[in-house]
Amino acid sequence: MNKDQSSGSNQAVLLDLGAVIATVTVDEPRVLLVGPEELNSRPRLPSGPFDPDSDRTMEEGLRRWVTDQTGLNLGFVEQLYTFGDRFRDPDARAGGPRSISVGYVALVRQSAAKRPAGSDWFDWYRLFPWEDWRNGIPAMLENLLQPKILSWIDGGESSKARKGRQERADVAFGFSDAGWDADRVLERYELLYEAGLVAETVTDGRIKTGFDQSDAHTLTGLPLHQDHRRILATALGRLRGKIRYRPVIFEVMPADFTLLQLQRAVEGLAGAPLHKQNFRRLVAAEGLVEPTGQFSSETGGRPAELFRFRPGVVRERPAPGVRMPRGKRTK
Amino acid sequence: MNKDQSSGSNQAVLLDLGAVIATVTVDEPRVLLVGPEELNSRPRLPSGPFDPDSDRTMEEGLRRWVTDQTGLNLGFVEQLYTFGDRFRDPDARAGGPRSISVGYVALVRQSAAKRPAGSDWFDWYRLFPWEDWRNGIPAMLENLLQPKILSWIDGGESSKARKGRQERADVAFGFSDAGWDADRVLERYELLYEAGLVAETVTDGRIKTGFDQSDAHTLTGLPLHQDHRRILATALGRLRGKIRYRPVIFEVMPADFTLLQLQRAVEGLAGAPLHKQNFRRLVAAEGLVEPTGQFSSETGGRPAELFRFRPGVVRERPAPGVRMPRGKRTK
DNA sequence: CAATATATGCTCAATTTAAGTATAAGTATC
DNA sequence: GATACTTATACTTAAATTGAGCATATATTG
Repeated sequence: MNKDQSSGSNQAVLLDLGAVIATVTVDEPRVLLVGPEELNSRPRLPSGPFDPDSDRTMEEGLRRWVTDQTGLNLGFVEQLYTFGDRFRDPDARAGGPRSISVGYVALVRQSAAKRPAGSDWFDWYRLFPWEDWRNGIPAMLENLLQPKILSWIDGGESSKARKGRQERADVAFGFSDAGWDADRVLERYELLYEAGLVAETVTDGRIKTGFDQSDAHTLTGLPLHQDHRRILATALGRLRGKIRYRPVIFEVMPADFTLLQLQRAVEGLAGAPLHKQNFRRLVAAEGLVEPTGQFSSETGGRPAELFRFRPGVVRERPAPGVRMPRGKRTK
Repeated sequence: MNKDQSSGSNQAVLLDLGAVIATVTVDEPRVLLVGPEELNSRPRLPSGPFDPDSDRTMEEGLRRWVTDQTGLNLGFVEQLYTFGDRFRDPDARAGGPRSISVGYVALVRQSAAKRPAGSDWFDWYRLFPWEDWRNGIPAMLENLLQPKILSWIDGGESSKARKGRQERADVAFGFSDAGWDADRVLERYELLYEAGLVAETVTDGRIKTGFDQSDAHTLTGLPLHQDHRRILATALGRLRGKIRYRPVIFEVMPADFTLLQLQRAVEGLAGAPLHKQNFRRLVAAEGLVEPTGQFSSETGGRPAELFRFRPGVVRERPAPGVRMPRGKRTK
């Protein structure tokens, strides 16, 4: 067995740091993308170099270039995944050093979310229309995607292959008893990719299945550069899981907020509707927030009390977060 | 903002793939380490090169060298974290390309867990004695560690620093109301590292606080090469979280097993005791297992029925795993 | 003032969880 | 082969949590 560092066969690779920078503004979850510079090019995730000489850690490096380039001040930052598949970049498959990207998710406060030059905030569900269940099952999922997924299943070569596809689709899209699991964002995107139902599939030169490239955007969301939508899917799944047991949602909230604002932010990321009275009971019982004594009358009805995050909760609860029902097929 | 690939300032780094290969044999969770070759050297995680030319994906690369070098056939494999801090390798801090390690966790079945040449299976809790709560709070935590942590808190420079340390310790070690959260393995290790309470601290040339290096092993567990114990802490935390909502525990079980064997495996990884009757009710109710009709009489008492994993559960439950009480300070 | 909007307090049944009691079916010991 | 001991498994019960809805409070709008 090798001694790791002494193994001589390591090859140098190029490493960059990619950032999924997310926030929630007025009910809508958003993500920062570098707008397409030319016609025919696609939006991409912001990314920067990792400079081993000046950056002590990768996270520091990330924070440095994000601040330099966007002026944003990142709050919560978490490493997501390291992407190194050969087919990440369809145009540069052969030769040259492999490009590896260490992906991070970061959250910024909605108030701080100005618009850096060259980039823009995109609604998350413009990229993943099938993930937005806040008003019940998305029409595009029921009418467009589901039939296409079914015919993808039927298109399996052998009966065994079809069974495998069926099971994957059942789990990912909750066609079976398990119902919709909001966290399985990546599984769903990967299935759509393999089924040829997102525009990226065709670009990557894979077999094209049951999909008309021409109006891809309107059908299955905005395609991004290379594998960036895949990275975003990873990030969304991670965030959705995380709000359930860590108080990360407060990273996107202003200092004071009403409970409905908080609920809308959670619903935005979770992609699911929540029962209002229970939600308020829950955040109160969990001790996540405390009243400020101030009231906001911008709500249109009875003024809502303003609350603030109560940091002490992390010392009181083992896993403080917003409990919500999992996998309920509300419809 | 940069176009990622076109940014010219990326520097080449050396990338290797590290593997935390875990299993559970007869109640004890174990991890595969490459034994110390020389006196004074420490056990290390197995790792191998990433060869961009022959490996399509990093996971494939990992599986390849693990099979080549150990003969083990990995089941569950999941990317863990990418470690790239400058101080990973205390002996090579200046100059030369940065060494980056993409860490993976893998599980192998206990039956397949033979002992590859040059490496050996180590009890997980030999490395993390404070993590084993299966018989209540570990004596070493209560008698040795806790007092030292308290004096580390008191040793803070300012009152603000002390308060910060207090809070960190409260959360990580459950001194406050929240109680012990089995998942926070990394937070605990990092605190011990910073407090100078593990042998690695001294090696890394940091300030040594309240710790006698000479008998480090017996006091705070077996130290490993470089930051490898830190990587293991990350892995253990991840596995503990994962068994709760994904049926990964079956990756270490033989095809047929008794419910007590299953319980022991879960307890081993979780580091916590479970209520026997509730455990069986739970795995049954969740549909995780099905009876084989066979019985085992090796149990010493009434023969236990053998069960097997029921894969169908993933289609029926949104998050099939072993539910267990979180953060109960059993004592 | 009526209509309407949001905020917030409270109830209630269903479900889940935690913990314990009781019983079954073997092995070991004398 | 009676007795003690071990493990397996079924069942009971109280407490806590969850899901859903009803009722009331306090604002704005016309």
